[in-house]
Amino acid sequence: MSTAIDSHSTKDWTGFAEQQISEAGLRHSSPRQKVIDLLAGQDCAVTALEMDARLEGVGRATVYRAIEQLEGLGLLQKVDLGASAYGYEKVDPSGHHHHHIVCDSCGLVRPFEDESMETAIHEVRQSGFRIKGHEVTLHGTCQDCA
Amino acid sequence: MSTAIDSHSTKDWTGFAEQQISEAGLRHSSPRQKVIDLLAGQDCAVTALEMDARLEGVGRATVYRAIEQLEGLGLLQKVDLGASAYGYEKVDPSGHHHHHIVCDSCGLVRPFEDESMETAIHEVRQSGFRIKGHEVTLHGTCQDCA
DNA sequence: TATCATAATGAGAATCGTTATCAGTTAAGT
DNA sequence: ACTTAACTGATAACGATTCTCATTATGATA
Ligand SMILES: [Mn+2]
Ligand SMILES: [Mn+2]
Ligand SMILES: [Zn+2]
Ligand SMILES: [Zn+2]
Repeated sequence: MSTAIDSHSTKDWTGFAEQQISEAGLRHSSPRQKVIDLLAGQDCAVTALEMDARLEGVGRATVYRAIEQLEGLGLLQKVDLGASAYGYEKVDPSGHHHHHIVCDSCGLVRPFEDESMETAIHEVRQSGFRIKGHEVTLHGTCQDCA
Repeated sequence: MSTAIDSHSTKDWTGFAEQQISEAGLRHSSPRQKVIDLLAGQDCAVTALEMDARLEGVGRATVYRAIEQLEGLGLLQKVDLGASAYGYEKVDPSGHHHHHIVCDSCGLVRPFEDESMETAIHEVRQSGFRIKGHEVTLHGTCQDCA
């Protein structure tokens, strides 16, 4: 079942991304498409350098540029995993998302979801601020490191 | 009143930090003490390079080393403010803490607290993980940027 | 107080992730 | 086909962090 959901959501995101790219006046290009395809097939955060390494024939600058553009269009989310580099993961147009729990001892990252936590966060108000999103990271120790 | 609370908590943290440093088998030194004092007088995150700039006669390497040690002793917390460098802020031994809301357009950072959000987060369970802490960042637009 | 082991230091080199340059290429509207 | 501007990869530049190393300072011990 996870397969069906993933491939569905992946297809949606890819199409949505291509559409947004086009509407933003950007052109279609093979290198950037490769970046999009890589991100579409990933369910959690990937590093810019990881993308560069995996994408044969795509310049590093192009990877960073694509990330910048996709992030600017709200299609990509930057996540801090405590490591030396940021990770990037696609933002589902449906608004559905997850957060991360990381093992401070080995660096293992695992995505998680919690409905009542989401509710509590959505109820937070801050005067003088229009809240548009949030980021949560749980820290702890994984089974292997315990 | 904010003054009284701050100076009290600041004093507590400084003393606690010095004690922990000592118990860890580390020696007392003037440069590291300056780092501790700077952090004690700060209620929200400061950058390593900011500390270095403000501390006359303290080498940059020493600042980074002090941060590493204090963080290792659980006296300091690294926070991601979306900028190019991490910020560091003292961790109150009482467990009392705050989180941050940042304006994605101008970078303004404001600390906030929310009790029911804290409760919801503390109720989160993840199998195979012993959760020891959490980090929350709210994103949005501040009044000036709206 | 003199000795000693070693923690701690600052200057600077090295590394890492990211951003800026730039000359050449390519997509797409006319 | 022509034209314009987006797009590209190689590579230089950059800021933040870590590493190296020769020297100094701390604090326990004799
Ligand atoms: Mn959420
Ligand atoms: Mn909290
Ligand atoms: Zn994720
Ligand atoms: Zn803060």
